[in-house]
Amino acid sequence: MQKHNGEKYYITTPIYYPSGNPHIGHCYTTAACDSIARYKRMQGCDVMFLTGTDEHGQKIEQKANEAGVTPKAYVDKIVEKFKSLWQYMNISYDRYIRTTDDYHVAAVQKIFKDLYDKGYIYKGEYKGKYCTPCESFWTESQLVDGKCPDCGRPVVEAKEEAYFFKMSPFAERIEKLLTETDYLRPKTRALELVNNFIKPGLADLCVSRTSFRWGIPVTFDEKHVVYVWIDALSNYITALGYGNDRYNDYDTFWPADVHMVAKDIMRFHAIIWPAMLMALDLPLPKHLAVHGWITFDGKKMGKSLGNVVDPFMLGERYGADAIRYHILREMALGADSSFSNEIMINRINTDLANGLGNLVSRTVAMAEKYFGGTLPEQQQSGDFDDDLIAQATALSAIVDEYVDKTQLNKALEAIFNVVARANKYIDETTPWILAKDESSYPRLACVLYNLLETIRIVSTLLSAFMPSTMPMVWEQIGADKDAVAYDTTDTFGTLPRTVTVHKGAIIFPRIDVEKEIGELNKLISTAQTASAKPAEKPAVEKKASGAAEKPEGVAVIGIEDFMKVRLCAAKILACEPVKKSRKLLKLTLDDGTGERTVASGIAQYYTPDELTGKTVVLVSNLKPAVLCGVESNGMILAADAGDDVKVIFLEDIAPGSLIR
RNA sequence: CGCGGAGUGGAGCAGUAUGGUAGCUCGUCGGGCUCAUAACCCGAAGGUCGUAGGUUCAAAUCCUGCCUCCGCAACCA
Repeated sequence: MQKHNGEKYYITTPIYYPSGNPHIGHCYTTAACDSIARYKRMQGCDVMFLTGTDEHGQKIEQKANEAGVTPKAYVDKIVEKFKSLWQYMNISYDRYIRTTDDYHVAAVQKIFKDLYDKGYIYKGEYKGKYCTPCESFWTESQLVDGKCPDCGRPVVEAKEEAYFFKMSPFAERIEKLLTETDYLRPKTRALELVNNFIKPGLADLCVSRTSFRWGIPVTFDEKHVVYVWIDALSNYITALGYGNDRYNDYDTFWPADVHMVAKDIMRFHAIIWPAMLMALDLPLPKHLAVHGWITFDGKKMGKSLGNVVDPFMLGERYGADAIRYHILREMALGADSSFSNEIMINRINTDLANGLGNLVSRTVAMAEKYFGGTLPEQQQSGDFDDDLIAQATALSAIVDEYVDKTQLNKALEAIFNVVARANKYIDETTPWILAKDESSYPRLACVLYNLLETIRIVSTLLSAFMPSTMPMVWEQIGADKDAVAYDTTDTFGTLPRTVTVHKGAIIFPRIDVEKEIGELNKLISTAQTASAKPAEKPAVEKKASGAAEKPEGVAVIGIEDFMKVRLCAAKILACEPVKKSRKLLKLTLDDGTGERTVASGIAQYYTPDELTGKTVVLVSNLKPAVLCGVESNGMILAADAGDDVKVIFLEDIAPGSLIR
């Protein structure tokens, strides 16, 4: 057992991107951090637990436009949802940072200027390519055959001035950080990072934009706003007061003990963030804990599923603590973890209802039944006691270690091993037999006392993970506040020998698996058909990837806009896969006027044979693009049918026929 | 040959740096118990550890080839 009197502990979640509502992926990261924060507080640490939202950027600007509100109003609304979810999930954050907070804005401006003055930020320009439709610049290395990697259209040779952050001076130190220290957890991906991003040479990073306005202005060059990296990452220090007067905790809490992130933003936290800190000459955080994504029934969370696994809905059905327990217990540090209704319900039933809940229930019931609720003074120890006591009192040390390693699933596993041990102890000692003979009452009392003590220890340690239900356990076993202090978890004897129990409601009710799954499935199908709601990202804060996302609301267009699109029937003459690509098929089409080549990303859904000879709908006036080395002149229409894609086929229509 | 990860009883996973009885959870089957939320406890069945070779007295574990899946990077016109 560790005791940390007043030792500082700083843990962060990423700041989430509020372009959509929070989902279970956000819950995982946040619940994990919360559990660690609570555990550390219990140990006596002075904890700072930070979470927040990253509110700038083009995507927010766009969505706000589509919704017809200001960006700030747009994010205000979503931030409220995040905050209410955290309240619902009992997240005990100490501070919530919004990158639109004025102190953060000022601090970022200061940091930017500081890096500029130090020579790490310089003004340059993209000689490179600008994709007009995407309004994005791309570096040479990002381009695919010289085209926009996002949309594949030709990019124009555009010059735009921008500020760059020099990364190369830090390459060697970062490589060492990743390969020689335990900064990165788990370390398995260090090699991948080094090979992909450091060995080829760390490219300088574009850290300003002029193509949108919703960001923090660069003070000495008002045309520019600070791009995501410096804006978002620096939240970890500005929230402590670095570069601002709002807070005064930087000296106390920096460097952070743990940044916890999902794997999609690992790269930024593993490379860019350390580089920034090195440039600022600040200490590096101690650990970066990277977890995987929550997948749903084997599929990545997203699209309509984001709604189904709505944390509020799950919490309502099973309780916030059950959800917390399930995701924390199921998720191993590095890997993805599947979230299916069945797994979750089984987990809740087996561990919480059958294991812990039933243990409390049967113990308390026996104390009431045999002793009227209050144990007698006379108690006698016996066989099996030592082993139970040994395991229970050794538990906190084990949990400490796993928490420090951010392996919460292992910590919970260890705790529930003791729960199982206690249940076994009941069978070994057979209290119901002891209760038949008055002479064995002292032994019976001791058995019950040992069980209550074990429950006390287990529930105390668990209270960091399941903060709202454990007090109900304490109530039932007659433990007062002092009895559930962390300091008492490595010894027996804290509860008074003559403790009085109070049987109460069932803490974790058992769930009827079949009935429940049926109901959930019903909800799923309702959600899938009814929901026009947008996709949620499978994990946290995905903004930097530039991945395309469906807009929240679809803009209304006039007929004149629609008529700009020229659709016609076209017959597929030939079809072949594009080597070097998993998704693309190269189609040779007869559009009525001649042949043209179109690349289409449907290789996973159709074989060339299935397509050849069919007539499809062609968008014929689309600007040509080169995809994976194939020049594509147009696109063919297909429907997203859930996970499947169905090309729209025409029958008995001559190639070239116009479609309106 | 872009980089990396993974293939272990029905399901999900550990074990693989230091070769030597293949372990855990859930599920299944049988038994026990009755204090308890049809919960708890015990036992059993079930795996030639992706595949083909190699090294070795001995390989899930080391080496080589191959197959499959996944992630990153890319291409979803």
